[in-house]
Amino acid sequence: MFVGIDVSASRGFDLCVLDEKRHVSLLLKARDLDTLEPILRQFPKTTTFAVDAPSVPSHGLLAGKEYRVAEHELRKLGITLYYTPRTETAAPAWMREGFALYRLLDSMGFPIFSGGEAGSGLTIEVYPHLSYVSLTGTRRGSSSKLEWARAALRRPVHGLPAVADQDALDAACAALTAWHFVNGRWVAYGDAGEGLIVAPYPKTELGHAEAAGADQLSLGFETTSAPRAMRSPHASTFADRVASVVSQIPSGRVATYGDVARWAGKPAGARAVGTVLKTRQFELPYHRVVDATGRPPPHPADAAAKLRAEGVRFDGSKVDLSANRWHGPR
DNA sequence: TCCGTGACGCGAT
DNA sequence: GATCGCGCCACGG
Repeated sequence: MFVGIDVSASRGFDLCVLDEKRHVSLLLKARDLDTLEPILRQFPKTTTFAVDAPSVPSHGLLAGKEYRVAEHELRKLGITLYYTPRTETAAPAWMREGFALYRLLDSMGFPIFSGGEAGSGLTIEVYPHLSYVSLTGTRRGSSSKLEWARAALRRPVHGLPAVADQDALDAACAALTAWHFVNGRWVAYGDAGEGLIVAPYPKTELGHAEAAGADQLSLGFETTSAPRAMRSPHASTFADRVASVVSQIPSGRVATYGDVARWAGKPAGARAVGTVLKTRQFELPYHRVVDATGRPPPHPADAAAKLRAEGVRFDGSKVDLSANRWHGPR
């Protein structure tokens, strides 16, 4: 059996089970890990799990970089993805949930795959966006992500409900990647000691690369051979993730530019957060983003007054960070 | 492209 | 504390 699990920031876990013939035999959502655990315990020892979340914090193997080798390799291939920090405490809430899930699976006898012999009874880390690219051999193009994912799974996965949402599709994609892994049709990116990201081997007969030619991609191990850069025009951008994070800061709480940068996946991008907030005109509670010393932002002009009205405590002209700091997206 | 800019963070002074 | 220098990274000319 092949179990894919999608870990989402705010929507809990999505789980999809595929049988040997890649037919969906179970598709469900679980609010939290406590809800998920009894379900996980029912799977036989030969089950293979695939989790859409980083398996371990970065080991800092890249000089001057925080994130992992796997993430670096994929970015060189034009695949944008999250940045995993060096420590678990610096990670956003959804990543911490993911780490806890890997630990739980390990304690149940499904250790993380870290190179060597592929096979059942393991847990692999996957990244559905990468798997979709591998499966189709194309970048997303102009269709929505939902349509792109649905199209990529149509042939290889049987019995997927038409109403399946993005999280469910990603869980199914993860399970399908586990199937590829066990059946010898896979590649892995990253450093074996620091966490490998597994994807279906590109251009298999399951892939059915529809759009041959211009959009054809080469995704292999040869990351030094400078493969053609591929940029998805509608991928989740840093600016979008910043907007998402800032929109979630509750009234009466504040976050620093650095906090927002971390939770948007770029721990060193604090300054860029300022650039984004200045440049892009989102409907956002800008006044709740303060600098690392607690100084309210220059815009809106009445930021401090707004914060006081929300009950935020001040120490002189600066926010008392220890009393009012928000601790990240659920 | 490349390069200057800035609603940042951090360690040094 | 305040300020400075430097690294960081998205934007825009």
